[in-house]
Amino acid sequence: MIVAAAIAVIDSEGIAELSMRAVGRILGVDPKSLYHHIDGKEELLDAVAEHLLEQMRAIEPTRSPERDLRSIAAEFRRVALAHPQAAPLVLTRQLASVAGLAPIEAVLDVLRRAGVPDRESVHLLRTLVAGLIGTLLREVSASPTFGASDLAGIAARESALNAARLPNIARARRQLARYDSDQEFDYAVKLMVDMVSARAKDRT
Amino acid sequence: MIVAAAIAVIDSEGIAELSMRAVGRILGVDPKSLYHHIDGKEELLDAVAEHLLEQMRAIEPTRSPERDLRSIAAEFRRVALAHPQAAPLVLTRQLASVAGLAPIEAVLDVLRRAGVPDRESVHLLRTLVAGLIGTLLREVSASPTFGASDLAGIAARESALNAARLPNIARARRQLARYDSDQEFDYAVKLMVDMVSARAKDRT
DNA sequence: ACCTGAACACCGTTCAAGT
DNA sequence: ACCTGAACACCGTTCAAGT
Repeated sequence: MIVAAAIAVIDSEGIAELSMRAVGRILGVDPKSLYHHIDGKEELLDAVAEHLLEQMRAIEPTRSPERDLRSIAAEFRRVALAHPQAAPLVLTRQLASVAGLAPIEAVLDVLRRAGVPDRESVHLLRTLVAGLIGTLLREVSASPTFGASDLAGIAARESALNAARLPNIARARRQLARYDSDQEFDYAVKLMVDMVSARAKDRT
Repeated sequence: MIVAAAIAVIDSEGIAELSMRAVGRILGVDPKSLYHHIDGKEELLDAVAEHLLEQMRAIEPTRSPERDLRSIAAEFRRVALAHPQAAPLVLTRQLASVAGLAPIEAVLDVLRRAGVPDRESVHLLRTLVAGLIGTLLREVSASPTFGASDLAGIAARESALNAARLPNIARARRQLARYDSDQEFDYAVKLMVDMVSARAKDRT
């Protein structure tokens, strides 16, 4: 209830506008009453992140570890972007709960089936997760440094990049000025999954 | 001056305690006076991130693109962790300035020397940067999910992981419970750099 | 050009008193 | 068990009036 109200505030006003008072307003309740049900704002933010992560569905394992890892990545992205304004919460809050562990369990399962030893698999897992989080954080903050996706933005960005007078940036300005989220995500995931599976094969 | 005061506040009190009033207090000035020199709190946060990023030193290129990329990664980490409490700013703020572009220029330069075509190099750059940012964000938030580094923390974490009753997590609990920042960073960077350079060689 | 008192519209949170 | 008035110690920011 409180978590749902918090998500409603985030969806409509943005995460910066989330306050105990705003949540109380939505529920038609005195904000102080919330403290009878939740410990404070920090707890509320964790609860929101956890609730969103719980939406992750298990993937059905196939014969292909690469395909499975890509499916997990896609599902993680789906959940993280389901409420774009809340995504930084899902991506940066450190959760000790089972919800936070589910995707980790899923990746470890794929790696074990692929024959990666535990010690190696935790390192690979961490590298993969870091890459996913970095990629998704960039995606939700619509980073100017990493390129716009609308035409006017692309043009503006391109000339700004030229103005910096850095030769390699000038050379690559067309590519730097645009950012296609789906395409970039697929590229990064493919690269990282291939890297992980090359490692897995090394150890077999 | 204002930026230096803001960094002093962040270093001693943490980023959550940074306020216009706290900066004014350090400078012995009315917080409202700050608005004559800076546009507001958001601008101040950008200015702090930018000032910290400016500390990046150029690396001297060698014959080895792999070594150069690792040097750039190490330098980025040094700068990001120079003020650990300010790291999230450096890692998540989107900067349009030249300071933000310097590391990008450096990576592109290495990739160009290695013979990677522009279109490919921007994708590789983005994947690499995302992996670095994800890795460093985890490092500074001392993520419980990703393991502690002190002995008591490791033991506590290990039994918590066991309690989750997820078989693969239980199997890998020893590796999951500990997190050695230096080692994890080196592992992730080596993996990502090798992945990038394998791509580079494909295209030559 | 710079500073600031008064002021506005907010925050998170505690606690004693109420039902 | 739950709610809330009064209260505290904060925020960012504007603007008119001062030097």
